[in-house]
Amino acid sequence: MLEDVSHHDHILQVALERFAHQGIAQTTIQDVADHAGSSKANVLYHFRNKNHLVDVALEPALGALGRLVERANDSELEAADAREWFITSFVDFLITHRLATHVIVAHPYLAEQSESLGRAHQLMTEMAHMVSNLSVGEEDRLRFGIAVSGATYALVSSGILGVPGLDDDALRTGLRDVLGQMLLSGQPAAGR
Amino acid sequence: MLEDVSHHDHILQVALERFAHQGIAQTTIQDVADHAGSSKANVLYHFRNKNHLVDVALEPALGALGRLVERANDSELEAADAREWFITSFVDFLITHRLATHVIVAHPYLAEQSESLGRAHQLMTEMAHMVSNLSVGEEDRLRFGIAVSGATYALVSSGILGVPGLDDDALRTGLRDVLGQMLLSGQPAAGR
DNA sequence: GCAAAAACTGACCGAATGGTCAGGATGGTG
DNA sequence: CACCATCCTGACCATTCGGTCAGTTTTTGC
Repeated sequence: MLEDVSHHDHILQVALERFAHQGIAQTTIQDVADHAGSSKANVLYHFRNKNHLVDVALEPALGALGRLVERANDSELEAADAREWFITSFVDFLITHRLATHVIVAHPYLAEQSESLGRAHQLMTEMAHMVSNLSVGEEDRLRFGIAVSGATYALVSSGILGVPGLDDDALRTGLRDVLGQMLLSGQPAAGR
Repeated sequence: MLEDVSHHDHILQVALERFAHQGIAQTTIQDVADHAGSSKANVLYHFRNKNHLVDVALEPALGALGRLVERANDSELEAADAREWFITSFVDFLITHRLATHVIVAHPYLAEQSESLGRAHQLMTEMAHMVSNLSVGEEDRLRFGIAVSGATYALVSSGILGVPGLDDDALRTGLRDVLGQMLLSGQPAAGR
């Protein structure tokens, strides 16, 4: 495998994979170093400490999520096409930043210890709150919660609930369809 | 507060709460002991080791889940009322064993280290596989994955996605309604 | 009331792990 | 070549945490 990426970035990539695969707490710096073909001390040369490694690894996803939330705040989501835009964007985000999303979702209680995890959860909450405000009923909110967290979770941990690993394209269209049915139309009958 | 429960059971309850609240890895035996008003050595007197503590704490939930899956296997779920029974039972399970479900769902990668977590994930997978076999289409499977994992997840981590904490009854009916809409009505029953 | 069993404790140990440090390679630049 | 900055490493340290143990207190059965 040829590497035209810097060791720095390679370590980051490996770290993200390890975090997603076995959790942050279970991933030691030594483990990251081994999988990156480096030494523990070198990982700590590139990144101040383990927390910093987590932060930098999640950075791109955090940026994208932040922009998504910001834009969703701007464009009022009451219009149907705006909601459709949101769903498409959100699914795109999920698929593009699959690993990072996994890490974020799988570590709710590390939010206080990690700068980026805290920010990520804050953004997720904000997003949920924003969109769920569209529907006033408890049941609507519940449906939104189920749809979004379910999509996130089903995508991310294809293991736990046996959702088969689809390729990205099938997943993208599938998620968009299902989410659309769940969220856009009041009744499942409407639309498609 | 009066205690007519044994210290043994009290430690178990506290442990389950701590595991659900801050994760297994972040919960030290000392932490459990403190919250239970006991000593670390005493916790280890009642339970061989930390893994054993996890196992015993999850035992009731595991039993219930096992019975649920077993019965679902027996009664063929093609009939509409059987599916409705399943949804009701599943929602009941989720609410009754809220904390345990949280622990199970939040620790996908500890499944290999813990007897009970492994078994739990196996059961969840089996259940998902079983029910999702009813619908052959990829999209149907995806919908099931989203609905079930979403319900589980939204229920369990009411924090992360801002689903407001409803009382048990509202939650029960709400979940049953939403899951019903997602799973039962949308698709033609048998055949396909 | 007493002896045995059960419950409980503080002190201690070993392994794992995050993090530091002094110094060694490596590569570019004058 | 000499100098210097960047990159990298093994050895080491401090802490945390799971788990053990010898011994003390409490409960139980007679």
